Amino acid sequence: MKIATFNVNGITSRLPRVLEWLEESKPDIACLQELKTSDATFPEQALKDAGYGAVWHGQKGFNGVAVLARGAQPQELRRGLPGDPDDTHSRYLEAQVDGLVVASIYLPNGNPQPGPKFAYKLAWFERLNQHAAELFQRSGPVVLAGDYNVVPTNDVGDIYSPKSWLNDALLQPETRAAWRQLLAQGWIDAIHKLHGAAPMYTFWDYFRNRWERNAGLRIDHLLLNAPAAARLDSAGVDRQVRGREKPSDHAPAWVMLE
DNA sequence: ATGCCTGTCTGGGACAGA
Repeated sequence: MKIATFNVNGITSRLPRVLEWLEESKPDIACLQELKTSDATFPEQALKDAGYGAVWHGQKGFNGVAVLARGAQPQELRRGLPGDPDDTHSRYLEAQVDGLVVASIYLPNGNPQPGPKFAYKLAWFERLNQHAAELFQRSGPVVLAGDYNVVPTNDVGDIYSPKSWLNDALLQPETRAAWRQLLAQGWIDAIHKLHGAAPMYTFWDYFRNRWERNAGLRIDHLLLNAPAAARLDSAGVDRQVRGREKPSDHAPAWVMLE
């Protein structure tokens, strides 16, 4: 079973890229982030025609997350994280597909820091960790997939060079501490587990020729609980998607479970 | 040193993204 995550940066303008990626990569489950469209304008029919059932939590203009399932209808378990009824951002959607629980996560970027956006990022992260602690205990496989907006370390496997990013919210000690606290619950960072120190970037900024220079960041992650990790077969990044016409600034990342 | 691009909503320029 192949599970993927892809920050599409606008599902409306990205739909041709998403459809061709689904056709070639054939994930059984695909978690999408940054739909940038409302619930009413989500391209449900086009995805259905491509063979995918979907649940989604849209938002006009920005944010928005979805879970797609090939030849199946995902069963929604939760939309939005618990812990803050005033949080209006569409950033979390949890669903069940064939006994597997999957969450599509779009963690706040947090820039500029310090400031209210960075405080929101850390508060949201804490809510995620609280909820993830419960999810980790489930007896069946769980995959937390998405754009975490965290560069885990300054190693070349995670970032081409930290120099120009040291003040960025993605590299801050508080951000990384929250990430380590999440992993300390027992979650396995699948890409890191199978690829170690090799560069496995998932994001390249649109400007400064960052794609052409492979000046990327590893910020899209798939975390596995113990039952899912026991089935981990392979993992990767569909880099070629980033090099196409009118691409997202992210590439899809995926895991294969036995 | 810097949103330098891109998408969205809108209707030209602001906001958000990382």
